[in-house]
Amino acid sequence: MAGKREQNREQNRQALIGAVLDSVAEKGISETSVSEIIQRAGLSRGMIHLHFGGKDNLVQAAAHHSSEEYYDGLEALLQTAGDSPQERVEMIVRGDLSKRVLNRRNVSIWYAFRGEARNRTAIAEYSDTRDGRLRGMIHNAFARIVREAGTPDASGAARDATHGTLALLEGMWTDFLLHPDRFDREEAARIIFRFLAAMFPAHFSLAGAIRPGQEARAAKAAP
Amino acid sequence: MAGKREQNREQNRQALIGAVLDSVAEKGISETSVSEIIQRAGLSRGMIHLHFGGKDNLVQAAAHHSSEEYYDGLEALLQTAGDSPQERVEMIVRGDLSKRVLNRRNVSIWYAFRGEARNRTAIAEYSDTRDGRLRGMIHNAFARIVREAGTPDASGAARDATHGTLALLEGMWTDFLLHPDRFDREEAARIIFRFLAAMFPAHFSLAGAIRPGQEARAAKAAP
DNA sequence: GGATTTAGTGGACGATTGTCCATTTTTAAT
DNA sequence: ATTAAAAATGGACAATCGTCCACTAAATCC
Repeated sequence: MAGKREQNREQNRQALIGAVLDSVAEKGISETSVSEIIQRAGLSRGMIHLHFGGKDNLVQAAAHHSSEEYYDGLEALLQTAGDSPQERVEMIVRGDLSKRVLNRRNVSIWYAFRGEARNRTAIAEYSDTRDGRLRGMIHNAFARIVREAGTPDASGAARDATHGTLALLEGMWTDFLLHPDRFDREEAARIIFRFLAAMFPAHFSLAGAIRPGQEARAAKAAP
Repeated sequence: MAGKREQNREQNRQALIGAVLDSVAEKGISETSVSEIIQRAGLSRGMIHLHFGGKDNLVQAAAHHSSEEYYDGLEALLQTAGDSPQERVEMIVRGDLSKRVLNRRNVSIWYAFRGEARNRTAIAEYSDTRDGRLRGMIHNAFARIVREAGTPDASGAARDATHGTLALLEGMWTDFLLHPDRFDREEAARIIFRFLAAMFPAHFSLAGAIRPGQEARAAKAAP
């Protein structure tokens, strides 16, 4: 037991963070006021100052929480992926496009914070951290693919593949933001794998990653 | 002459719109208040209500103006492009990544509005319109490429290419938003052309569009 | 169970928000 | 030069913002 004291304390902190994220998702940052937050959390006005020292710090904590949540979800998915780098890339791509990660709530929150990131240093940092960790995971996988293939153009291809994959995922998120109803997850994944198949025909096809041992056939199969 | 009356009137309207965009670019939407706007424009408090009927309408007009400006710039570039669809695509890609279009100011403004788009219908519309017109221009070009190539899989390839190109451009903009200093326009263009070369090897290479008459050689040159 | 400590409350506060209008200034028409 | 019309001003206004603190409620300790 952590003691009812501290238990409640933490519970209320989380309630405040959750209320901020709900409000940002539904009403946007500019309409997320202290009154709005405490009403959603069902707590009293003073709690924000008590637990976070002010509204700005609370919003920052909410951005941090959202960022962590995204990465944790993605990393959990990665645990279930196979060992081969192409399988890991596929898992990241499909995970980033999955309902659990790419949904109206998350997209609203993410773009709302992004819009303010340029002027709020602290928030920009979390936005950057999330992207940085994702970039690291993807780059590792491509670096392994390039290394195992033994081609000389090592660093360039892996970097381009990382850059392109991230850009495509970003673009798909924007697509979802603007048209959540007509967004097609399968189509989005197919387009990304088309790009990857072009760069690593022995490792990817239009359908996704090629498991080790299928290289020869798959390289031809790609149209 | 439009009469000094109306001339001043229009001049002040533009000053207000410009002040909003400057403020949004520098301070963000949440800090763009009426006081901030009129101070930048050097006009009196009442002007906003007089010319636009309220702050919301002014912000909306500013979003509209920014959207038009972007598209006009891109269309002007298109006038100077060659007739072949691959040259038009190259011009759009290079134009969208050019300093005139992709710079700190425009990116700040664009993402600030995007962040609020979900909750401000009118702004979302302009965001959508801009993307829609761009989508149309790109799709037209790819549709021509597919048609001229005479492959049967017509609609699918053109749609995928359009979708992928737009997503990549979007991703590059986000890249610039987060890291304006270390952004490399050439690298961004190269990655997009890598994608296009994969889809249309007879029409694109890593360096960009292939002019008509070079098809045979270029298709092999791609590594 | 009384004392002590900490969590939680909610209203007061000054600052700032956007709107609106009575007034002044400027341009155009006579 | 005088009048009519429109543009522009800037302060008054209520509403809302976020902060803070005197206070109450509740959990922990002895």
